[in-house]
Amino acid sequence: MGETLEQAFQKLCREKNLAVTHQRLVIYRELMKMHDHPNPEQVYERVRPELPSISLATVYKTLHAFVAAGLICQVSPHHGSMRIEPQGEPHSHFICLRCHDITDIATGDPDVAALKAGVPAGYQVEQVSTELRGICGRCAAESFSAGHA
Amino acid sequence: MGETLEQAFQKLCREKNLAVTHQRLVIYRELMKMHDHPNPEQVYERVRPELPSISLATVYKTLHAFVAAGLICQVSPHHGSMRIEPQGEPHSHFICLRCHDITDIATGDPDVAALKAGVPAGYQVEQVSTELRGICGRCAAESFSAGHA
DNA sequence: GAATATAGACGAATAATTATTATTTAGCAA
DNA sequence: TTGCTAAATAATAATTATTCGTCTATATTC
Ligand SMILES: [Mn+2]
Ligand SMILES: [Mn+2]
Ligand SMILES: [Zn+2]
Ligand SMILES: [Zn+2]
Repeated sequence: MGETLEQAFQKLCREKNLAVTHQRLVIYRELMKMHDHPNPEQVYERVRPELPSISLATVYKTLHAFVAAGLICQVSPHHGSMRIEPQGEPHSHFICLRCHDITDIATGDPDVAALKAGVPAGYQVEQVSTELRGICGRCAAESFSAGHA
Repeated sequence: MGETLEQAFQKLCREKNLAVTHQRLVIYRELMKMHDHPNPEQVYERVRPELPSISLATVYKTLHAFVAAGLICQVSPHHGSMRIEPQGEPHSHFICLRCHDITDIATGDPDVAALKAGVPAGYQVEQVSTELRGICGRCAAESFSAGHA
């Protein structure tokens, strides 16, 4: 029992076919200590004291590797660029993690009252929406045919 | 009756203190025709046939003005940079539209079954989460004190 | 421990967005 | 209408976020 973080990390890497490197271990350890939603630059700053020669590009690559392996996830799956919603009617969205396409989903209204109850005092809620993420029909079809090529 | 789109747009602009310009009208008209979730570049391409000399920067500024005025909204509250979720437990997020801070919100599980029912066939749902957007406590406090300075 | 595959450092390249500035235009009042 | 002024636009430079290419270093496999 009492598995150390390092042992847990090594096990995860074996499962996901990721080489266990010192940089990856340090990044993973720092991530597990964080309870907010850092960007790559902030992760970089956190690991630099222990890895003075690490490159920001390595942090990016490592984060992507961790996301692909399911060790962490990404709160902002949009493609880096601003996306407009021209239509006013409230609805939910399906976001494709591969092609970043956004599909409208007709849903019943979420229980806004219950959600707002969990929001800290002083916060002003303006919009509430449900987001589904995964692989869209087109991308799923492509994977399928690629897998059978 | 039969208010034209142009008349509706002019009325909206009056209400929001936006000057009615030809560029803004054309952008608004194209947006209202769109049922997807375009990025600024795509809006630019759509209006160029009618406004051959428009600048991409103008499209950006106009979209921001429309968002600020509430004519349209933004699906990706422009986190600008990748944001990591190191913690695995499912929870919801409050996203501040001003400072882009992301706050965890403890909520009951959404009705995943009902949501999945609205997803087109062939789509693979991997994650479901609720997103609340608005102004966080800190930013709200700042606005308040600014308003009373 | 040596061979091979993968990862890292670093700088340069690309994409998205914003800032600057000179010019044009909308809104308003005479 | 005309002219004034503040705001908006076009063109382009600058910034910011992210990715890529190349060479070196390290991890894994045998
Ligand atoms: Mn939509
Ligand atoms: Mn979170
Ligand atoms: Zn897709
Ligand atoms: Zn805020």
